[in-house]
Amino acid sequence: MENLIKVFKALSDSNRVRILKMLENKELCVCEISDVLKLANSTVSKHLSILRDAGLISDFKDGKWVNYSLRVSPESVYTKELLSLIKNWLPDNSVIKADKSSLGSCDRNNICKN
Amino acid sequence: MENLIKVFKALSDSNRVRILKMLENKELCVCEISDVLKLANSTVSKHLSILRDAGLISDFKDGKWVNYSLRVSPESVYTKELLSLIKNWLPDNSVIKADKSSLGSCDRNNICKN
DNA sequence: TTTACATTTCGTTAATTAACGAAATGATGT
DNA sequence: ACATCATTTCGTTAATTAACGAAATGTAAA
Repeated sequence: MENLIKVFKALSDSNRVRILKMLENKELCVCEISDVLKLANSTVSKHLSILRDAGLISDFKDGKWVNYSLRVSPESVYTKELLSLIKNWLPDNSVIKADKSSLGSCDRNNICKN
Repeated sequence: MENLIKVFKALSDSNRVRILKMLENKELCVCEISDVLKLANSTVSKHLSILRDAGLISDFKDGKWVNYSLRVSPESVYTKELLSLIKNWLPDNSVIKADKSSLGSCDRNNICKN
């Protein structure tokens, strides 16, 4: 139960849902997401840790970058089924569409200069 | 999007999930739920209004009672699909099972004397 | 029209949460 | 070793939320 609540809490913030929908396109690093959401890196990092603790995303290091992606084989039935529902939701939402198109035209090496 | 977040927020409280699981058995009034959850009536009433505003439950008057039930024909795809997922979840959870068995042996007319 | 009682609303309090900037951490390449 | 820069952690603040009791509301029966 505790686990299920943790997943729902992770999903009940619009910035975190935007992150999940962005990750449908491709894996992303913290500062790419910060750039699209217009949030401080530290804020995005916290959101990502909440999504990871809920089992919704994975992270792996690539040099100095940390790449985040949707969790491919979620261990819990909750995250597995919810991720697959969410993939079909909000297809026409204007914010989500704008986020995804922002991502199209962005080069990590230009965007991410602290 | 706003609507989806509202649904996830409604689901991200364990007392509200317990209420939804109780309602799988039968429709219930505020004080029956208060009795099982050991919460004040006003608190339960608030939880129910959050679930209703999210489109997850319906209420209808029956004399001095207000009966709450799972929403049979949810208008949004979110609530429709989520309710059907949740129905299959937590089948063996001890808290949920205890809640449901509490409900078995309770007569609204005895329990509900403010 | 009282009385009884289920429910909701209101006001308050304690706990949780999202946000930020600054400082700490970790890894790459000079 | 040092500089660079992505990321995380920390401390703080403002906003949200769950809980309660008390008061208000609404309905049914005496």
